[in-house]
Formats: sequence, C-alpha cells, structure tokens
Amino acid sequence: MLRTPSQRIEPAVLDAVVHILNEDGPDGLTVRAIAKRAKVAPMTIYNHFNGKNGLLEIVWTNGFSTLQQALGIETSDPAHDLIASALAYRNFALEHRAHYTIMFVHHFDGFVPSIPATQLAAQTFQVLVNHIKRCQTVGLFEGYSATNAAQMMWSACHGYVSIELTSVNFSSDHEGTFRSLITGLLRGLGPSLTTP
Amino acid sequence: MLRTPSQRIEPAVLDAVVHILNEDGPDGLTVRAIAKRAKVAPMTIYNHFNGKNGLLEIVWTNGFSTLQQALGIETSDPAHDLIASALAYRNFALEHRAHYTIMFVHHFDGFVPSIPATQLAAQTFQVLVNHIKRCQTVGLFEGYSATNAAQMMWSACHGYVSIELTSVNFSSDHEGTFRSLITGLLRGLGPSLTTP
DNA sequence: CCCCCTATAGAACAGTGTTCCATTCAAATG
DNA sequence: CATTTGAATGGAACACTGTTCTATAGGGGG
Repeated sequence: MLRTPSQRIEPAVLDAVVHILNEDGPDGLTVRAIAKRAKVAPMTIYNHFNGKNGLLEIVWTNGFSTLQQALGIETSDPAHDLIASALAYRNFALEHRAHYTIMFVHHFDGFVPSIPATQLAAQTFQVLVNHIKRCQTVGLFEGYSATNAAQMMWSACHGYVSIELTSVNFSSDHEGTFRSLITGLLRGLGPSLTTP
Repeated sequence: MLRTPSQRIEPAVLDAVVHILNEDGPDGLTVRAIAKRAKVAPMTIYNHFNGKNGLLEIVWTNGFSTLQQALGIETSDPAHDLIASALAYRNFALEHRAHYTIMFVHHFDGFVPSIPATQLAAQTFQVLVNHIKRCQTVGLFEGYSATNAAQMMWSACHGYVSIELTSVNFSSDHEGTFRSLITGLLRGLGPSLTTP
C-alpha cells in the first residue's frame, strides 16, 4: 500500500473520527475503522496520537477551544449576551455532534481527559460565569452566586441539548422550546419578584 | 462448583449488576464480572436474561417503574407537586445511580431498549406532562404546550443531575442549587409577567 | 431411588485496544 | 543525483470483550 505523507496524516485521522462518529455513532469508533477510513495503518494512530485515548483527547481539546470561542460574545447588553451564548452552545452541539458527543455525552472506556484538557474545560465554564457576573451588574441573578447561577444555566442547556441529540425530545419546535427554556430561566432567576 | 438454586439466580445477578456499576462504573460491567460477583456461571446470564442486553433491559425497566412511582405525587397544590416531583427525580438518581446510569447516562454498545421498554419510558414522561397540565389549571405555564413545558422541566432536571453524577458540578450546595434551578424555572415559565 | 432438567466448566469464535516485528518507502541530507 | 535516515507499513501476537456450543454433573420431583 502507498504511504501517507506525514503532513496529511493528522487531519485525515481527525476527519475520520468525526465522520465515523457522525455516521455510525460511538460503537463504530474503533482504531481499525478509523485507520481504514483515513487510509492509514492502525499503528499510525499509536505513533501520532498516543492511541485511541490520545486521539479522543485531541478532539476533546479542539472541541472546547471552538466552544469557548463561540461562547465569547460581548455587546453592551449582558442579558442578550447570555442568551446568545446559550443559543451558541446549542448550535455548537448541533454543528459539531461528534465533538459534543466526546465532550459531554458518551463515556469511552478508559478515556480520562488529562489535567490540562480538564482545565480547558473549566476555562470554558468560566466564560459562562463571566456572563452571569456581567448580568449581575444590571440587577439580574440577585442573591445567587455567579458559579451557582452559571451551573443552573449550563444544566438547562446541557440537559436540553443532550436529550435533543439522543432524539428523545418529545417537543415540537426544538429551537423554540430551547429559547423558551433559556429566556424563562433567565426571567425566573432574574430580578427578585416581589410582586404585590 | 456448587450449583445456585434457580430462585436465587435472578436477584443475585441483578444485584451484582447494580453493585459493579456503583463500584467500578460502566467499564467494569462485563458478563464475566457479573457472573463472578453473583457466584454464577457466565452461561446463566444467557439462559436467564438473553445476554447482557437482556440484563440491561430488566434494570432499565425496573428503573422506570420505580421512577414513575416516585414522580406520582398528588396533593391539592399542583405547583408543589411539580417541585416535589423534580426533587424526587434527583433523589432517584442519587439513590439508584446504577439504574439512572443505564436509563439516561451511559450508552452501552449495542443496547437498544425494546419497544415496550421505550413505551414505559414514555409513560414516565407523561407523568410529568400531567403535572404541568394540573399546573395550567391554576394559571401556570400559560402559553406553553404541556409537552414543551414538560420537556423544559425535564431538561433542567436531567441536565443538572447528570452533571452532578459525573462530578463536574462546580456549584456548592448541590441540593440548594438544584432547588433554585427548579423554582426559578417554575417562576420564569409561570404567570406571564406583564410587569408595568 | 432414579430420572430429568439445568446450572456448570471449558473451549472456541470474532471483535476490541495495544504492542512488537521486520520490511520498505518517503524525505532530507551530502 | 545518490545515500542515509526516519517513519509508515502489514502482519502476527497478547489479553480482553460478548457470545455460542459442548459435555459433564449436580439438585429437585415423580
């Protein structure tokens, strides 16, 4: 068989991972299948990526980098930015199913992200915390710690999206219901409603 | 080796599944490990449960039965019942980690719940929809379809709980934050706030 | 007491991640 | 352009996995 030039190996393999994950799901993601799809020898995955787990870690890291950028929205309206970030979170999941699956949905046997990779994930969460803090300067989320409020927002986003991805979403109008969830939660956690 | 009396096989095996899942996680749940823990021959799992998938399906079904009962709370206060159900959902997850993992968190290679099992899951969701409908009789969730509102509530619950179970919860006071999430969402989706 | 049902141990199969091997080709150097 | 060197290759091998098949042997009912 012809050899694959070094420079083309990495993108070819990463591409294969994404495609297999999108087409066959996590079950189909085997080292031999990846190698076949990328037209590469199985050994290459050990020489270049430190095995299957190393490969997963690269996708994980790339995913969090992309997500972190997508969430970094900053206009003059903090509440708008928070909602826009939530929508961006869902869009990221829909557009990068494979990445989202590795990052949040499927546990792969024996895959434990490294400490730097975990720190990157924590940084991404911090972007959300900053959105909350900015919201608090205009009177939203009063009485909640920014971390706890961010945890709530993320829980809602992650819960909805992960259910949507595994297609057990009973709702009609997936985007509309997600929007209602986020805006509703923002309203409910927003100004303290001492309505008379 | 001594033989295991037929009547004691089923509970012993199901017990082994739960214990292994709680102690070693999904990675450790192998047919041979289950058989060893239950002091039973591996073949028994095929004779009695139709293989590993059949075993998973029984745990799945038992889990949804338990959850459905736990969510069936009915007092004279619909809003209270909805909140109580959400808390019961979280308690179920914490007290039956193994079941919750199989039902909602971990995808096991090749495990697809049967149609009756899926219907049972849908029935469980319907309990939540009924809570919403009762809430709507007292003016809550105006303008939302009951299914969509239920989807939002479930998303929040599932998102928070699944994150808590995988121990990437950044919040202090796990129960308190969950309570805030649920009550906040209920308030935000509650009466239409045409505040002047 | 004896017979039949069934739980048992064990081998076997294909598939998994992973490691080691000699071979052979692509790329960089002289 | 020729030569060396690094690396990608195919293939065998290892310990696992779920699963099937076999012969064996033990326990409960007639």
